[in-house]
Amino acid sequence: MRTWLFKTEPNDFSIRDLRDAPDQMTGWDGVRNYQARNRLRDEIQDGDRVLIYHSRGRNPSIVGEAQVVSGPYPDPTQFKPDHPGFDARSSEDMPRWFQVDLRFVALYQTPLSLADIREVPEFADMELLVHPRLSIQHITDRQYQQIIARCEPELAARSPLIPAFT
DNA sequence: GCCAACGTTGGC
DNA sequence: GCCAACGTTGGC
Repeated sequence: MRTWLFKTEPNDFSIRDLRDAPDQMTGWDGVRNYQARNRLRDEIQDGDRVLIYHSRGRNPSIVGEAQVVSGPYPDPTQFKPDHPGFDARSSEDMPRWFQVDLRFVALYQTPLSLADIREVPEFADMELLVHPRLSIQHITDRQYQQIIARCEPELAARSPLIPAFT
């Protein structure tokens, strides 16, 4: 299982929206960037862990956790002419944009802000700092451990290797 | 394939 | 809301 970080603008869709959604699940639609698309389509697997990052807020932060609960499939909004995600170059047999389904796992006790991330030397090579525009980012196991140690200290103390919500 | 113009992102 | 950085488009 790998860990990813998905960015979202909380005004548009927040982790609380995911928590409150039917079955606490949502299709992660709207990704319109090729590098992010390739990861959704080719790398991300059912069961992978996803950290939710709120961008553009008062205090941009990693705020919680979700789980991938599907394989990749075509983003249906690309086919809807009235939808902002519509893409006339896509067709049902040649879809251009893909998504996965996420299920809510947890709101972190202590969100980890971008400002804090910048101050930790071990986070210097995080994609969030190196490629800040990429909306689907990979998180290494080591980075995850350090994130969870800050966001969920009790959980991390209980299971120091790869802490997991169960 | 270059690159200027344009659109979008996202921290501040 | 500003604006710098980045990604995409499309004429040539």
